[in-house]
Amino acid sequence: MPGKRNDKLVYELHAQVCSVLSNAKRLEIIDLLRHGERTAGELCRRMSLSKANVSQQLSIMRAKGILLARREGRNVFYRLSQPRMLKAYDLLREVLLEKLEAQGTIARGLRGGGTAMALTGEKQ
Amino acid sequence: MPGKRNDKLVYELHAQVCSVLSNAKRLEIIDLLRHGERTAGELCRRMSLSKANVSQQLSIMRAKGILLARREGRNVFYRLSQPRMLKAYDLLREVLLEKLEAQGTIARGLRGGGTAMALTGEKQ
DNA sequence: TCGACGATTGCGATGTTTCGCAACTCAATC
DNA sequence: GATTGAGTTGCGAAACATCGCAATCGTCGA
Repeated sequence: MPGKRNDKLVYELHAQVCSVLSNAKRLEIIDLLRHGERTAGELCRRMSLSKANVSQQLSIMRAKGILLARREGRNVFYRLSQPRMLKAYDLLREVLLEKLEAQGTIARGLRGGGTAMALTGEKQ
Repeated sequence: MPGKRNDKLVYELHAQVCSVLSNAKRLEIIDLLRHGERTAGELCRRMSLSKANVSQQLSIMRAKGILLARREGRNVFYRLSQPRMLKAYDLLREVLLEKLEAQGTIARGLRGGGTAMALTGEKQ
């Protein structure tokens, strides 16, 4: 039964989840948590980002229910609240890579040539 | 080989795709194109949105390579450029609905109660 | 209790997104 | 060629996101 009023709510919530995923740093965090917990500091070091910045990303993700946190001494361990979401993550990435492959973007991107952005079909 | 420089580029492109998906109207458009082409006007009518607004969303999606357009007379038909992406779309939605189910959000949302936003784990 | 370390928070500057409105293009019909 | 119907574009205001900096919290060890 399409067109239910309730649908709009679900689209809205779905969009909110996607908006968490619409940032490269947060995607990298998800990737780093793929196989289990990590502390905030560990994420900072692996991503070469400031504590503050990583902490901000983490708090956004926790607020949207994508991550769970657990304190142990001075460290805070983060983990994915729904590891099943990785399947969607990987699938989307696969589709993306397929398109890039078809367009030869990766090759160009690697050579430090154009911005490679345009090749995804983007305009600026 | 993790941590390659190239990874950052892929995270960035992945994030750009997700940013297209991070809007309820655009998600609804994708859903409406699930089974094939539709004209811009048809999308307007089904979504009860202005032409201008729908056209803006469509142009964003086309620019990012998610949609393809085809003119026929006065009408412009849109379709998904990679229907396979629906799998990722559906999977993410499934995971979302699972969480909502576990939290009883849908029931509350339907009754027009709280904003239901908080129930996704969101803060404001 | 103090210092140090891991992590979080508040704030402000800067950039990006959203959306209505009005103006416009493009193709068909009269 | 004027009109109409389908779509698109440009612009500006409001809302939102990003990120560095400095201040702060929480826990541990000396």
